[in-house]
Order: sequence, then C-alpha cells, then structure tokens
Amino acid sequence: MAGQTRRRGAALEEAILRAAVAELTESGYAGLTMDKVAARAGTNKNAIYRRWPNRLALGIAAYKQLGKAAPLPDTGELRGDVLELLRLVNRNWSSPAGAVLRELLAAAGGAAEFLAQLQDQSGDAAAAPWLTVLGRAVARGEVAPEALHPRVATVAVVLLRNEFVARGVPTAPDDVLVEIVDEVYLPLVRRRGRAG
Amino acid sequence: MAGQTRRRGAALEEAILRAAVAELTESGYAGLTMDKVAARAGTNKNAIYRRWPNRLALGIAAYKQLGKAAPLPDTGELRGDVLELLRLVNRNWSSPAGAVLRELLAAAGGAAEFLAQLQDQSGDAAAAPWLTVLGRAVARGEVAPEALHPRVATVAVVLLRNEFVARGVPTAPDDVLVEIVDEVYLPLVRRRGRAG
DNA sequence: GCAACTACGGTACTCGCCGTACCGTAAGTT
DNA sequence: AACTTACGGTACGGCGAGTACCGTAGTTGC
Repeated sequence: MAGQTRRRGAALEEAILRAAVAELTESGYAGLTMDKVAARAGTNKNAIYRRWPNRLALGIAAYKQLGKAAPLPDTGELRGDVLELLRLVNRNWSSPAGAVLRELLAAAGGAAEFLAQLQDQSGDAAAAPWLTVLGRAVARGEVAPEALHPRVATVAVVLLRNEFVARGVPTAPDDVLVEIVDEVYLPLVRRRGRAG
Repeated sequence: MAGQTRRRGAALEEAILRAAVAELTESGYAGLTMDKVAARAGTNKNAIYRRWPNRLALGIAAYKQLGKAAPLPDTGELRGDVLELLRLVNRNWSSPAGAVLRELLAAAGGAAEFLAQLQDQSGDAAAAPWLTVLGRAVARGEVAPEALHPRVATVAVVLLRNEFVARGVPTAPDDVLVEIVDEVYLPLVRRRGRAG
C-alpha cells in the first residue's frame, strides 16, 4: 500500500496508540493482541515493543486516551450533587470504557506500579470532586467540617465500586445508588460532631 | 513408580485437588498450570478436564479448599469487636490465601458465574458476622437498630477491601483499620435516629 | 551532496500453556 | 469371562507474548 512515506517517532507512536484504542474499544483488553495492534497500525511488533515494555503497559497507555472529564454537578443541595456524581460514576463504569478499566485492573493483578497509573481515572484522584461537593455543603452549613476527609468523602464511590468488582454487575441499578446515598453517605456526613 | 493401583473417581479427584492446592499456595494462580497439576497429581490433563472445564474452574475449586472459618470476636463493646473483625479480614487478605483470592477475582474478570462461587469467601456472605456483632451492640443499646442493614453493616469491610483492590497494598496498616472504624464506621452506626 | 547513524518494516522464530484427540489398558460391572 | 468405563501416555493444534536478525528508509552531521 505504501502510505507515501515511512513514519517515525511521534507520528508512528500516535498511529500505534490509535490502533490500540480501536482494538480496546472493539474487543476489550482481552482482545488486544500485539499482532493485531501492529497490523492495524500498519507496522510490526518491533515498533511497539520499542515504546512499551509489554501488553499491559500498552493497554494502560491506550486506555488513558479514553479518559475525559465530566462537569461537576451543582444542584444546590448535597443529596442532589452526591446522587448525580454517583450516577456519573455508574455510567462511566457501565460504559465500554468502564469494562476496559475493569479488565485492566484485573490484569494489573494488584501490581502497585500499574495501579498507580490507573488511579487518576479510577482511584482516589477521584476524591477531588467529592471534596469539592462536600466543601460546598459545608459552606451551606449542611455538613460538619469533619466530613472533609478523603476516606469519608469517598465512601459512596467506594461502595459503588464494590458493586462492580465484587458482584460483577454490568451496571448498578439506580436503587442501589439511592440506597448508598440515603442509608450510608448522608447519615455519615451529616453527623453533627464526633461519635458520642 | 506405580502407586500400586490405578486411582479412579473420588480418590483421583482428591489427588488432583491436593496438587492444585499445593501449586496454588506455592506459585499462586498465575503459576497454576494444568500440566504441572497433572504431573504433581501423578496423572494427566485428561483426568482434570473431565472434571473441570477450564483452568479458572479448577483454581476456584482448589481455592475453596483453603477456606476456614475463624471464631467471631466478642470483646463486650462494639469498637473492639469491629476492629478485631477488621483485623481478621486484613490478615486473611494479606495471607497467601488472600493473594490467591485476589488473583482469582482478577482472572474471573467480572464474570458473575465465577464471582458467585467466590462470594462465600469474599463477598457478602461475609455480611453475617457483621450483622451478628452489630446485633449484640444493638442489644446493648450501643447502636440504633437501623444499622442492622447489610449495606450499612458491611461498610467497614468494603472500605478495607478497596484498599487492596484499588491500591494494591500487600497488607493494610493498622492505622487504616483504626481510621476506617473511628472516622467512618462508628460515626455511621452510632447515629441516633435518621438524618435530620 | 555524501557518509553515518538511527529507527522502521518484514519475517521468522522460541516458548509457554491451554485445550483436544487418540488409543491402549486397568478397574469396576454383570 | 465379556463388557463398559475411566485412567494414563502421548502427541498435537492453536494462540499469543516476546525476541532476534537484517535490509532499508529517513534523519543528521559534515
């Protein structure tokens, strides 16, 4: 075929990543083979292995291309914000990208080096929006300042994630989100002072 | 050679499972290969595949042999019980068996059929001890009866599990357990009535 | 404009391991 | 004893990760 000129450096790297992303969205991480990516990018495995040490690294790099930030909800009251935020996360984890993320987390197999690269999208960099939303609620006097604690703030999303990883549900029903918010999250953050 | 007589049925099945358990504890699920199990059991892959459809099924079956129930703590007050229960879980997840469980959860890759078989050891059959401990606290008047709700009761252990699956820590430091108990769990279950 | 270097493309390979097929033979069955 | 069933041995197909080698195109320096 000859795409005129032989690609090098950044151009080739982008082509590989595009191919990897395509494979990832079409077939998931399980279907992401080095041979297919190479073929799709119109190159060979050599060029891939010069850039990423193994399949997982390539998968993670490709996955990062999928991440996109959603605007923070602001409904004026805590319950609405929290529920909306949780629905956002649920949609994300239920989407093809979420399935890929779950595959990657599985493939990383607890290797902290790889998990760290996925945390920006899944881990507790996700604490930021929760702290923001809670901060607004504190300012409104809805919530005690003690709730501005990463472990407390992220309880809801951790419980939701548990639905996915421990139960393997493709998507969490809205009831579950409501239950998490009303039975756990709001009672927790709305406490007045410390335990008595 | 020649272990006198050729084994059949249950005897052979036990031998295979013993071999699989040994491989699992020595090399983890990643190192559990059908060939090695067959060799170790003094048989061949045929005998295995007649009993389990694939490697994961064998791995799960072998893992189930590792499960053992620990006695429920009873310190006379909720905080002690909860912390002790959490330490129990932490030790379990930090042990070789815990590492294997994590590998299996990863390999199951969210397939609900397989996850269901692992839930007895990891999922919300684990709710029972928490409900028991909370029930005692309710009887003592330490806790409001509303806390006797599976999702509420298991919050602590879900948060702990999150440390493992999302952060990939080999073991959770005791500080974290204390923090989960004091910052989240106790404030949550010790609430007086519903949120106000 | 020419040489030297670097990186791409092509290909072919090793290796590990899952899963299957075939077949002779020992164990249980009647 | 004849029959059936399951084990043991072995060999193989298939796939995919990762490596090696080499000719050649693109880039860089002179």
